[in-house]
Amino acid sequence: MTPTDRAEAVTLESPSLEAAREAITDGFDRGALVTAFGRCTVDYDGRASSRLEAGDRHVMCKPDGTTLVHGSEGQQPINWQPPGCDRDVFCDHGDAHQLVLESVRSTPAERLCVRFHHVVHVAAFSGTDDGALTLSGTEADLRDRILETPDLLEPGFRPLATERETSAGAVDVYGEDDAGRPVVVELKRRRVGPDAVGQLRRYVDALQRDLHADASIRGVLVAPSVTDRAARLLDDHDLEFVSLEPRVE
Amino acid sequence: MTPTDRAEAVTLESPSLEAAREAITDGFDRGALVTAFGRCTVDYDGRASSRLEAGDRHVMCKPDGTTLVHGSEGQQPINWQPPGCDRDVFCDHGDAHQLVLESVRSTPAERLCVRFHHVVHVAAFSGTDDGALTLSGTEADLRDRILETPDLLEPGFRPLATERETSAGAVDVYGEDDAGRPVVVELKRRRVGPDAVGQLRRYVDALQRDLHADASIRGVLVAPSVTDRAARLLDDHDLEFVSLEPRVE
DNA sequence: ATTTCGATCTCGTTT
DNA sequence: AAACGAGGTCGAAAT
Repeated sequence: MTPTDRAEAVTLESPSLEAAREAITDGFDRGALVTAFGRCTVDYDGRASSRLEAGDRHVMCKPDGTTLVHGSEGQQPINWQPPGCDRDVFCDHGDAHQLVLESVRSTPAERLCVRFHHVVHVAAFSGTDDGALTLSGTEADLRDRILETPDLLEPGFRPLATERETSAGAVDVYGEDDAGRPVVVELKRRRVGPDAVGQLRRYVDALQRDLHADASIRGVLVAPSVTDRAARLLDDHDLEFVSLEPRVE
Repeated sequence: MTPTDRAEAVTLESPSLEAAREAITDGFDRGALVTAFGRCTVDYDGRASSRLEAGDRHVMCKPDGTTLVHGSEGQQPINWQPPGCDRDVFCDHGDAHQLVLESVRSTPAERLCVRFHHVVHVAAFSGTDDGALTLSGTEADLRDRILETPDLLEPGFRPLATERETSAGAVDVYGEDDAGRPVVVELKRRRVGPDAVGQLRRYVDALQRDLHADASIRGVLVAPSVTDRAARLLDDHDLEFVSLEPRVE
């Protein structure tokens, strides 16, 4: 949205396709967040291909190049185009008169085409948004808890590094236990399944080889809880689990 | 959106907070998709916690209980609440007059609270959407390609089952090679990283134990391509790779 | 530009 | 209700 002294909305009710085209183009030029509601079909081709048959939908075009096509259900858009895409808006004066909103990008080559048969509403929103988002309860918070109070993992644990690189990728927390044995810690902010165990296993394997250590390396999964299958996998591979929440209860 | 004979939009420009409250409530009652644009703060508490300072944002409330708070950038909403949530809309006549939109659910317990200081625009959209989405280029398409032409994997490959259950989960495609050796196939629609190798490895390990077969089991990853690290992991664990696209070029 | 992994991931399917 | 994996995942950080 273009920063303006005061937030504003420019709207059109039941415009002609040509009037809608003009309003949308104007909105784009002014750096507004533009929405259109009406009957449309949507075609996508790129990483996959899709066709969406005619229906009434809400289309949002952000000034950063994002396009979102929303129906009446679900959190996710039915179709979309990511930030950074280039747009073209025009009226197709063919057999069926249509308002066409096209969005393309390269790398990867993708094209989204929304064809409005009928437009009920167009709006262009301008405003300012300096408000920052603060979020807590993330994996970073769980990591900080452990760095601050290593005993939460186990008495005597000493963290030595975060994001320690191995040939299999970066280990969340790397340290030593009471007895000086190397410990690889994999953190998850919520209940984990088999995938997290596989990840931990890769890191332990890699570090074992990287160091070709005398002492075997311990692998500890830290998460609020694990699924049955994950627990079994941990057991199979002599990995450990410590229950810990990203936030204090 | 409530099915109506014709798509429609009921809108309000720069309404009072009380008028906005009424329009939003009416829209909810009519099963409309309701949007509001204005200056607001947003608080979330549930799986994590967040606070979003004041800014002009676009809030979408779907009739299925979904709420999306969008800013001017990014494909993802800044804050959201999933389908199935219950809502409450009211005016807070406290120190600062505010229009409050609250959305809650249990399991997991989550609460989103949008507080409008100023509302620029409210709209309630009704329409019908029977249009179906058809998508191609998915993992299912890749699977179908192999089932139809098993030689694409390798000459003599015979698929025996899809989604074959093992103690580690379901294998995408299970079959036998030319020599009668069991083959576990893991499919990915796009270039894969280390995670997919870990997945294949789990399945091969599990099946090896499930069958305690005499002949060792082959694991084949089928994807358009692999990253370097993934290629190395495949090599380390004697797993194989076959390059195949989900769609014919 | 690519790789890698987290995410209030979401979503569908199955148990 | 929980578990498991796909996704046009998105987004961010590092290379």
